[in-house]
Amino acid sequence: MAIDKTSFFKDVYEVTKLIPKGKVTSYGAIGNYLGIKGSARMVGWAMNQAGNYPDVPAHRVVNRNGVLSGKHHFGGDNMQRLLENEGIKVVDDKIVDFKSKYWDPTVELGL
DNA sequence: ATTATGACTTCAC
DNA sequence: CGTGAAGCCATAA
Repeated sequence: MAIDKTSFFKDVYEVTKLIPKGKVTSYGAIGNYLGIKGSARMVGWAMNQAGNYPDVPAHRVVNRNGVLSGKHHFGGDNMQRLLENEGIKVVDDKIVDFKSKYWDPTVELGL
């Protein structure tokens, strides 16, 4: 799969890379920022291909509940370890104080 | 071209 | 408040 052609994916990666350390965001938030609101699945698909982008911290992207929905896809519990490494506490596959660590691109980037 | 699946989200009961 | 089903866009077969 050639990647450079997927423009919308590229946007997802750019936003994901812009996520500050120790912060997290949700698929819907990125989707909303990109304008694909209602199709957070596509953001998830983008993350799936994120494996081709080592610079994309997919571990900072979780579902709306702050749950590491894709930790299994990420490569086991490696995702949780990365989050803890950034100062984010993860319990029961859920981010602790997710609301406080939430990073909304539509707000932080200034829609 | 059609059907099925997916790292999600939201409405409805 | 918890569980269930539908909606959404894109990729794969």
